[in-house]
Amino acid sequence: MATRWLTTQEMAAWRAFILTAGDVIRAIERDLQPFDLDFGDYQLLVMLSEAPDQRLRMCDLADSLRVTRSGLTRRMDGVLKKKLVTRTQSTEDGRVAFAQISTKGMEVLKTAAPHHLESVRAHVIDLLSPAEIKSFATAFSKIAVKLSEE
Amino acid sequence: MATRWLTTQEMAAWRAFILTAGDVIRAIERDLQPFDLDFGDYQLLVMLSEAPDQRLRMCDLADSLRVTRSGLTRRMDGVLKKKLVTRTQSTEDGRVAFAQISTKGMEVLKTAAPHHLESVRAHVIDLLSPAEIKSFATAFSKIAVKLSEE
DNA sequence: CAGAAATGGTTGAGCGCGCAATCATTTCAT
DNA sequence: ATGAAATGATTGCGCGCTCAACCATTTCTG
Repeated sequence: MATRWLTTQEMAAWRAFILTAGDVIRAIERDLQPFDLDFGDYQLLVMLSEAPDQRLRMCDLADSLRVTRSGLTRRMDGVLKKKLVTRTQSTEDGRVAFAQISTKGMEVLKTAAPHHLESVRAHVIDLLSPAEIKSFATAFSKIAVKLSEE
Repeated sequence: MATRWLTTQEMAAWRAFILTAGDVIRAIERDLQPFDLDFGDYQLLVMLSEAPDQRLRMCDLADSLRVTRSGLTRRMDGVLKKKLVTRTQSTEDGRVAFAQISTKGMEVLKTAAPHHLESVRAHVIDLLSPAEIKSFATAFSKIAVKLSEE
């Protein structure tokens, strides 16, 4: 099998991605620090805040956060201790537990969100042209579709 | 301060990025598993293989791998145990240690590289048009430049 | 040249996560 | 209806990483 090397342009794109993607997340996370949230906490709160009844089954939440069930159990420990979420057992199905965002969680999220969005703008969105943003979105969508097919 | 919310398009781009970026890395990493390398190991070997004399100072290597000096010390423990790299003290500056890729390390890298590149193609590059790749590269370059200014 | 500051590297503690094992509950098959 | 399989969640263990503290060495400063 002849190796299909990457062209200069392709390699530039790939390397820029792998080097910078982590840097961006770290920068965004640093800006969340004043609110005593890390990126995982913030994502968790967003997911719950947008869910019906502001709650989700643990397994569904785990999937959308891209962590294992066990990973979510431990992350929940943290946000539970901060009283940002509550944990309730389902009455219909004895196996499932719900994670629900608390009043305090909603308040923290509402406080943090504007700063977080400003941070996302400053580090990413405002640096790109509309065309680049569109291209950015479609590129990752294509990648996501492919991954979901496997 | 009025919050500058993200537009639908901007939000789509941002969310696609944060959800998919991790998925891609995990998929790539899974494809490296047969070679007993994780993504960090592979990156480390690539950096060393491209360096003059196939070696770098620990601190420079840490910077380019986006880990702390302490993180690199521990990662080196792993690749040292696998005999993929060697560790030598500088004669000119008693503080610095060099990480150098070994013959075995070069062999492992040469074996893994074609499969890894094929994996990168399959999950990312081959899914995008040349224009999207170019846009991808410039977008992350802009982001990287901004980050480096801070 | 001597003391202070900077630089390079390692170590201990702690954290977040995945994996494998485990347990409880529900659903399926016959 | 009952045993088997599937599903949901948690726990123990290990790994990789950061942070803070630390030591060694070099460089700067007066």
